[in-house]
Amino acid sequence: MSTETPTIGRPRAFDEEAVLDRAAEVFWRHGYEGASMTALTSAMGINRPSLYATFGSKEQLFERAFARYRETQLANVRAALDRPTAYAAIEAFLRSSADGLTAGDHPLGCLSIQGGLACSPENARISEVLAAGRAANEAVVEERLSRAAREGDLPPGVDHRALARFVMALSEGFAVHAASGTSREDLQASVNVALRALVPSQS
Amino acid sequence: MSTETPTIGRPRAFDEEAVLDRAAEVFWRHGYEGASMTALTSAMGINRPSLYATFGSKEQLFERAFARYRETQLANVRAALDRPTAYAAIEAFLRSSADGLTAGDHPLGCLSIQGGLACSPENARISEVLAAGRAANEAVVEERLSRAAREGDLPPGVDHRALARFVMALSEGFAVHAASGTSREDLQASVNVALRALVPSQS
DNA sequence: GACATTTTGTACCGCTCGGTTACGAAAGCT
DNA sequence: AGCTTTCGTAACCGAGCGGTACAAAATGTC
Repeated sequence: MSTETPTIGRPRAFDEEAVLDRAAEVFWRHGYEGASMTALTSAMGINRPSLYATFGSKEQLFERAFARYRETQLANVRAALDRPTAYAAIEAFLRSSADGLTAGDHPLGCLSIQGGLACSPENARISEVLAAGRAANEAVVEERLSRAAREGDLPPGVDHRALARFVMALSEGFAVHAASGTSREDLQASVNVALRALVPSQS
Repeated sequence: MSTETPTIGRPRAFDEEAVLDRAAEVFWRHGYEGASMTALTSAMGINRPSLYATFGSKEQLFERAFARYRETQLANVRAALDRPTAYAAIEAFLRSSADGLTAGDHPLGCLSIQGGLACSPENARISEVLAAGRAANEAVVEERLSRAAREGDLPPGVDHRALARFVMALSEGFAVHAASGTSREDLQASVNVALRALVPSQS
């Protein structure tokens, strides 16, 4: 592959990881199909032949960029869920979601959703890759809640799988909202509402 | 416009409303940019010149199709919210969402989201139209909850705007989930979880 | 029945885009 | 100097969108 660093020949004029992040931003903003090769190469600061020589194709470029995005996203999810109680874990997850979806250092919303929920039949694989990423996140949440269920750390009568799905769905809805301009504060206010579902007794 | 029925000349071989519904399904399944003119005309059962003569452009076709979709969607939302209490209204809204998003007579998920959250710069208007439709739905929910707040029909300390946003975000997340294959039963199980946020005292 | 009007089907054009390759120049190592 | 690799420019192909020309077909009107 192109991961090893060849010591011979003309060296690369760009950092592979850095241009992947630039590519991710373009996909994030315009979606897979809405991201033109011209926009991609322009944002990445490289020419088309360099892109094809390095990444192979638009689809492979997307997968590499998305994989990188997933790394940091997954790290954030795990960090948020690393709280002593289910309530604290869910709250941290939702609050960090709301913050991340409205951060200023990258496009609004979430690449897993902006990337392309619906695609032309030729690009159906893109939707599948994105859906798999979201499902993996949900699995991580569910695992945390499964532990909470074993520890008796969930309100009585709560199905932990349904709760994980609820939390993920809410986060996805926040992503949709954030992409259309809903503010961080407004999202956090809705987190407050959502957390009531986790309180066993009244507020 | 093309809405009046001319009594002279060769009559139309297709029903305008019917082909709009077919077009909506294609946009729903593949998104605006992923829907090729060939796929559209093929599904609509008409030829390209007929499409352009009747609807003007791909964008205008989408707006007409989306407007029709919105009509029935809005009617469903209003019908669901027409319940005596805020709790019953929200429950009906979420349950009918979960059902509608997984119905068998049309694509999975929701056109407002599948249509194109992110688009190329040329098609930015599409994303805006879709976002406006979602915002209109949220406004309807908020209006219902605003009434509930005036009637003292909400749990104490709940911001009705944040609650409306919470409900809409959850419904949007359900749409994302449904489009990637989550079953109706699984969505309804998460509705059960969400409704806990509306119960003032313990379960 | 002749005529005007409108739609239909087929074909075509211009343009852009995605995907890809060719080729010579440039930059490094041995 | 020679080898290797990358860079930048340029071009090519097929497909899609947008739009149109033209003749055939179908209807109402005179």
